Parts: sequence; structure tokens; C-alpha cells
Amino acid sequence: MSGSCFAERLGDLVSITPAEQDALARLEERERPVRRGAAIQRENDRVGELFILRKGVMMTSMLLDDGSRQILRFLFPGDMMGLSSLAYREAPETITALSDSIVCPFDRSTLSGILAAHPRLGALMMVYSQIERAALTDRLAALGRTSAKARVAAVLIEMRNRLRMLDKSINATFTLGLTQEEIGDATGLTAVHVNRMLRQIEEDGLIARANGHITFTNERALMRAANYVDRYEGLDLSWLPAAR
Amino acid sequence: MSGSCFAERLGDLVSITPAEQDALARLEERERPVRRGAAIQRENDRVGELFILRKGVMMTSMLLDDGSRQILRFLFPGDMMGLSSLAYREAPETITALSDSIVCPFDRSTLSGILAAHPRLGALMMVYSQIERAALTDRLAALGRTSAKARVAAVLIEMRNRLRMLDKSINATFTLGLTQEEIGDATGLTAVHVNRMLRQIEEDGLIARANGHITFTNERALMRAANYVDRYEGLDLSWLPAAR
DNA sequence: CGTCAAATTGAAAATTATCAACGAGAGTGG
DNA sequence: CCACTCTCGTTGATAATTTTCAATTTGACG
Repeated sequence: MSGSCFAERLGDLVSITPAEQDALARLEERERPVRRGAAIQRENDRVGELFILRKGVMMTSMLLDDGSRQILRFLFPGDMMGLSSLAYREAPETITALSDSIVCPFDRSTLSGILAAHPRLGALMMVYSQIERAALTDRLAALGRTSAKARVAAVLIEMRNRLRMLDKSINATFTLGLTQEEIGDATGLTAVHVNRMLRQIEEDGLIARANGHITFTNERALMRAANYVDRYEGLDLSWLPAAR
Repeated sequence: MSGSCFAERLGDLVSITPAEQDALARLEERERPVRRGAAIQRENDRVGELFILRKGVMMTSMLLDDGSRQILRFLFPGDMMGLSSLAYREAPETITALSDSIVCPFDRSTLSGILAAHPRLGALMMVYSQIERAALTDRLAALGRTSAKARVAAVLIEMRNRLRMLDKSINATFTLGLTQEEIGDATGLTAVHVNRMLRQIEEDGLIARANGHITFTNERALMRAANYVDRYEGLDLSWLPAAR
């Protein structure tokens, strides 16, 4: 277990020096398993640790006071979670496991120590949070301005693409791993309507479904239907300071 | 013109040393006026500078390919704009002036120089972007899971509160400075429906309207109707490293 | 006074939610 | 191996919300 998950992720952006590798490995010294459905951070609870997701799929969500839930973001191995702890006394969002997962908890002081010693990693983290921000704004625009069908299609594409970043063997067929209720909470729809939209997308010939598996049968058209933009492309990191 | 706008903003969070003040002032050495309606950054254009808003109100937005627009965020003096330039070659969002404004452009290297010299400012910027992120997720949850009326109410409250941060004399009455079309683009509604929701909110006795002015006649109830959370409260910055 | 953007209103249509019911499959305890 | 229970997915009918379209009206300003 030499490389850290998060370092691998940053390594997709720019090459990480051995010294930086070592520093980042300190974030993943401890491991904690999380069962499907369990939360590692709950909205309004006093914040504690930050986490790196090592294995599994998780999500962040907010509860509204009429009891409905909005899923904000899906999380995959190598993602850093709970960054809001850097600013708030109480967590603004809940972090829950969508599948059995393993997380690596660390605390703010560990992070700030690393940033002090390796300024370039601080810059990389800013880049990382800008990418995350762009993904959030895409979702925002989707909720505000696209049809139910487009929003459901966007979730399918997002999940496929992020799973594919981890496992290049995944192509047109993948396991979604979300209930229709969860898709609804991510897209601002009811589970019933998600069901109808999936059926329609299937009838349009864009996907096929079997058990929990989705197959993209017309990826081009699906992307178009979803207004999809890949925010992990088009990066420009030429301005980063030199590694120390 | 001793203090910088951005330093004042960060100064609301924690006290800024004179050395840090001087460093931040370098971000605001140049000034550029922007007329209402003009854009300083356009979606898909090659990114250039970052900016600090010195005067006026601006917004960021995205255009969808059916021609509709989603407003992502309103910007006020002291806000940093165009941070996405840190990650992307092309801008993911458009930045436009809602009123005649003055911006201070600077470039990435200026910023990275400052961060290298003043690690605590880097940490503060992470805090700053977490606050912004929380505001984005609140808006996301509002779009996904709240009624049209609640979303319109939320925009009213957000504008009043942010204007009030700049000018403490503002209380229940303020100038909104947005067209109903702009409110619609922020809330994912049509201008027509925004009009009806404003009327309803007025009929419910929560606000009064006259010319461009809004008066909160029942602030408590308005907050409740909007599900409002103030993300500039409840901060915990005790972990920040010492100033250099 | 004329013009133009913005606000307002009504009526009809489209989208999405709600309610209610049923079916399929996975575990569980007997 | 058989009920039994649960969650999840599916479907139909109906209701609520929001959009669209088409006029007006209002107010600011040259």
C-alpha cells in the first residue's frame, strides 16, 4: 500500500514528487470501514475529521425541513470529503455511504501541516476544489434549467464516467448502484417520475436496462440529451508553483 | 484608499496583519470600471485574469444550449471572481455586472506569489471558498426541493443580507436591483411566474413593494418560508496557522 | 409625446407530483 | 422449503405546479 488514493487522484493532474507523496500518505494512515447506509458526518453535528474515500461510493446530501432530501454530490475513491470542516463549527451536509466503503479520517491540523510544508499541494487543492465547484454549478444549472429527462440522463453519465475513471474496463455497461429514490434526490424529482424518465430514455433507444445494470446504447445522443460537460477535461495547471 | 476590499472581507473572519494587508493590496493595484450589463469573463472564452469586485453588484451565470440562462451566484464588493481560472483553460461561467461596477483585475502569478509568502492567507482562501461552496449547495437544495415561492423568498433574503453586510444602515427596506427575469434565472423560474410569486409573498404580508424597493414586513415568516440559513455565521477558524 | 424595457394579468398547455395499488426479489425465521 | 416481511420498481389515474402565449399596463427617459 505505497501510494495514497488522494495522491493518485492529484497525480492525474500533475506529477507528484516523492516528498509530496509521503506528505499525502499521512492523510491516509488510518482506515475505517463504513457500511452501506451509514453516515460518517451528519448535518448540524459538530464537525470533526475530514476524510479521504479509499473504497466504495458515497454521497453528500442536505435535509430540508419538510423532510425531503437533496443529494449534492457523489463521491468516489480518491475524493476528499468534509472540507466544510475547514470553515464551519457544524456540518452543513451529511456524508453517507452508498455502498460498503472504506474511509481514511484525518484532522485539520494534519492538513494544515502538509500545506505549510508543500505550498504546491495547497495550490493543487485549490484546483481540486474549483473542479468540484464546476461540477456543482453544472448540477445547479441542470436543476434550474433542464427537463426531468435531461437531469436523469446527466446522473447516468456522471456515474458511468466517474466509475470509468477508476476502472478503465468499464465502458458502455455498468452497475448504477443507486435506487430510483436516490436518483430522484439527486435530480430534484420524485422516485415515480424518475422511473418514468428511465423508461422514456430506454424507449428513446439511449440506454438498455437489466437487473441493476445500465448499458449506453447511444452514448452520443445521451450526452446531447443531458447537456453533458466533462469537468475533468480542459484543465490548465501551467501556473502552478514548482514542487518543493 | 489604504485597505483593500478583499482584506476587509477576510478581516470579517479573522484579524489580518499589516504584512498580509500589504500583500492583499497587490491584488487591487489596478482598477477597471464595468458598465451595467457588460461581461468581464465569458463562458468558453480563454480565461485570463482573476478579479476582486471593488464596487457594484455582479453575477456569474451559465448559458444552456436551449438559450436559457442559470444565474449561479451574486457578487458583492470584496468578493473574488474568476477563481475557476485557477483550474481551467476556458471559463465555465460568465461574469456580468448587474450595476455599474469597478473591478480590480490581477493574474494567477500574483496570487500564487502571495500564497507562497503568506501561508495563512492560503488557508483563509480555502475557508472563503468553503463558504461560497455552502452557499452554492444551499441554492442547489433550494432548486431541487423547494417551491417557487420559497426560492423567490430566498433570493430576496440573500440580497438584503449581503447588501446589509456592506451598509449596516440597510434594514427592512432595500433596493433589489434585479429584474424579475434575473430573479427567474437565479431561481430556475420564468419571469412570469416570479411575478406571481412576488405578488403572493406580498399578499401573504411578508413583504411590501414600491418602485424598485422591497420592505420586509414579516422577516421571521419570510425566513421560514425561504428555509434560510446564513452561511456567514457559525464559522470556526481556530485551526488556522499563525500569521507570518 | 414616443419609445422601450420591465411588470402585470388571464387563459390554456405542459410538466411533474401525489396517491394508490401491485409485483418481483432478497433475506429471515420457523 | 415455506410463509413472511421489506425494500424497490412499476403502473394508472388524478391533482398541483409551472410554463407558454398573448395582451396590456407602467414607468423611465430622451
